[in-house]
Amino acid sequence: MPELPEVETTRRGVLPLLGGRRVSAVMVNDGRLRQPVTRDLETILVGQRLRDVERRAKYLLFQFESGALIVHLGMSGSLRVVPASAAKLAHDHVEIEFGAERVLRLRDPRRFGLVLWTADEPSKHALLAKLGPEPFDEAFCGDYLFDKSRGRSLAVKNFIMDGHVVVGVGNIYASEALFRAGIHPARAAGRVSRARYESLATQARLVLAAAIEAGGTTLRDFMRNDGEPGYFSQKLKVYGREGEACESCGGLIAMQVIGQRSSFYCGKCQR
DNA sequence: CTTTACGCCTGACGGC
DNA sequence: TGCCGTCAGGCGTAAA
Repeated sequence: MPELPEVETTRRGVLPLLGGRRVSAVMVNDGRLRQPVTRDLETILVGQRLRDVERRAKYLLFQFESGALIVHLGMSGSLRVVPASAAKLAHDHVEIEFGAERVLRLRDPRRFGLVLWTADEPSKHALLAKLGPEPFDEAFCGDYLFDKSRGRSLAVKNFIMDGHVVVGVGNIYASEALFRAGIHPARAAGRVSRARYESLATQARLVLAAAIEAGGTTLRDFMRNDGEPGYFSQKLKVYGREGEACESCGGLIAMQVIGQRSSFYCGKCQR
């Protein structure tokens, strides 16, 4: 599922293909996403030039001349750029054509994604206005996490997955960052030391950066019509590895459901 | 205020 | 082989 690295990889994949081009056609094949796709999207977009593609949290912001298209990939969404002649895949719900050779197609089998138009500054949109800092923002640091977590009893894993605390740390990378920082995922957020939060912030940034780096090698896949574009197999140390040996101590990796989410960790290395 | 539960949706997978 | 139940998961919202 798209986590922040996949979304950023998507941004980097589509921007050079579509940036500066004008929309020639829009097709909404199925507008029933998490929220209904903005009505009259075709009327709004056709003729407009795409100025930039930005990212805030896991939202992609397609900046046009008179506003922005906010796109979220949800659980199963993916974007690719193909010629109009390319066969449509099942669940290609929205298509934005920038000339016949470059059609942006949103595929989303589970339809948890989002396609919304805003004429205003996207950061003012209700979905984005209250989000915490980006993990690569200097505001995201050990002191920030320490101060923000005082008095909080929820598990540290749920704490760092809260978009009001920091954005873009989903279930996979929360497990990975906590393993690298040696912090048990179920530990109360308010009982993690300042120094360990410093390590957590650093490790979160490192693992996300490595995943984005890995994604860079698959950018060409955005032009393919088969398979999942722009995604990549990231070397994960604990996620999905229940029962396997911890690469650090050789102990067994455990799985525990924390806050309704599967969490993977090494009980020896993480306290 | 914090915390928890749930719904949205469909493909994959295990059990029978 | 095929049917069916369960699970996965980001994120907003309602409820406790």
